Amino acid sequence: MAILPTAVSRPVPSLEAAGACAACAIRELSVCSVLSANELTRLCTIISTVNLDAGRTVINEGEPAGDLFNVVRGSVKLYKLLSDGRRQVTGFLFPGDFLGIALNDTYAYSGEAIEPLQLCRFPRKKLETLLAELPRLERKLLGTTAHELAAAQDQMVLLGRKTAKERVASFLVSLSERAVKRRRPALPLDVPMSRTDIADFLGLTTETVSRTLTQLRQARLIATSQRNRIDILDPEGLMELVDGATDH
Amino acid sequence: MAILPTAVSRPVPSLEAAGACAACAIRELSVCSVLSANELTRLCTIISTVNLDAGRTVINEGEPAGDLFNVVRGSVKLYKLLSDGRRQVTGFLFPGDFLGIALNDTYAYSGEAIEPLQLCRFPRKKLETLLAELPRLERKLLGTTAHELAAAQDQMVLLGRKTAKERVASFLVSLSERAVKRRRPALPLDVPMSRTDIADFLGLTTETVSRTLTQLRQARLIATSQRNRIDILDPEGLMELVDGATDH
DNA sequence: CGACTCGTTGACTCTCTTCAAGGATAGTGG
DNA sequence: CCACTATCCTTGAAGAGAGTCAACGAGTCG
Repeated sequence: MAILPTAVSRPVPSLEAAGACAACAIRELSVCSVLSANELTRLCTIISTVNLDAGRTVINEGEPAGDLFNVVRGSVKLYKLLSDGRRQVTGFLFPGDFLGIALNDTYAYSGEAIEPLQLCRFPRKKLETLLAELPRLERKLLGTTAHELAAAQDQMVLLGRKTAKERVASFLVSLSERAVKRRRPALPLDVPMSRTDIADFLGLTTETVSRTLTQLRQARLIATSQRNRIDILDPEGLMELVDGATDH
Repeated sequence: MAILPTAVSRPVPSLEAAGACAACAIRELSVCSVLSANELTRLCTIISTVNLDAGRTVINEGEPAGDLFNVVRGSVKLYKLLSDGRRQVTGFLFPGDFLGIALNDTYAYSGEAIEPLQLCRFPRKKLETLLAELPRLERKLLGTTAHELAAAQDQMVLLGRKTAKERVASFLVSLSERAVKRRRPALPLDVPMSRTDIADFLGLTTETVSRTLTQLRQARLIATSQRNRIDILDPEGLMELVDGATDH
């Protein structure tokens, strides 16, 4: 955690006391993990659940930032557009990830469901009020934001200085690490996003992504058994392509 | 500001009461701007001033994050390295900017003085303690971090999707905007960093940066009167290159 | 003055893009 | 169950934008 890396002590929550939030499958992965049972109960009063089909927009760059969200199920791509349509995907979100922190009153980027999506919605005004009374949550948000910033800086290194092969390898390793953090099976790796999304995330074209995956397959580093699944056959070999200095 | 865009009310500081911090020339530009006179006095007890020559290292990626800093005078480049020496500059800091927020106990990137540098140093442990008692400061740090994150996302768009000409134009416009925010003369634009630094920031080579500046000069968009100075002759023309609507 | 660094320019190379086509996959409706 | 279609993915050939290698000029410092 950012300025305060020391662990934030959290009272053990008694599940019965916290309503729907107590049963939340991704609570321990989310910002809510720092809350006590009592605090969780309070937070629980302002939230609502949202379900979206794949391809639906969650938030839109430039529009008023009325809500913030926790991803409960599914995945989201975040992106920014240039006026001529060029797109840069700035990140992917998975269950437990937080969405919607805005600098001013408008969203700074767009978000779209990749798979069928379940979200936990926090009305911003209500969350702001509550935040003043939940310093642990505010501190956790600072940590989350600092974490996102660090990830963004790693991505700058990737976009500014890495080759296509290094970018694709970095992407696969990073997906794999996130799957582990979410306690999901790391193999076969779940790759819900399209080649276009991956290309727009890595600053490449779909063709280059496809060709590079073929290269990695021919080098026996990966295998593609089924659609949206990639097997990492040689994690160390892939890691070597990621190149040193970036830590995860 | 991030979750709480509404202005944070701040008692008018009485300059006499706050010691050295009260006379700080960049206080209003920095995170300290949210503090009352009393709070400023408290913060003042833990800080010290550091002076560094150009080229000296402020922080080093991977080393224990013992201190945080405010830039008082001069400028800093932040960067990350790949193991083979490739470098990505992730940002430049100017007076008022804050430096050193770390995810864990080590710095996530390196920082080096571009010009002779004056810093205000906060020992991290002491700042952490104080932070618990200064919620306004903590909230301000969240805002600062969210702002850096937004800048990082803009940079991702630049690195992933913009042409060399658009990158250089974006860089100049961004420098100009920051000069205005710091109440400094926007013309001629002060460009303290080397071509190598600019190239490593924009994901290009020094040669490409140089050639692109020549292009912009030949197009009468800019003029280079003296070293480390660039005149923007046609702000609108430059602006048009930033978002990629009409280029080439 | 000479050595050094930094910035500019030129010629050539190369990685990735662009343009084009074909193949795989999933969903739809008869 | 199988065409029919749309979309996604893959592969090939050609092209372009930026990189590499190299040389030179300008300013700086001992």
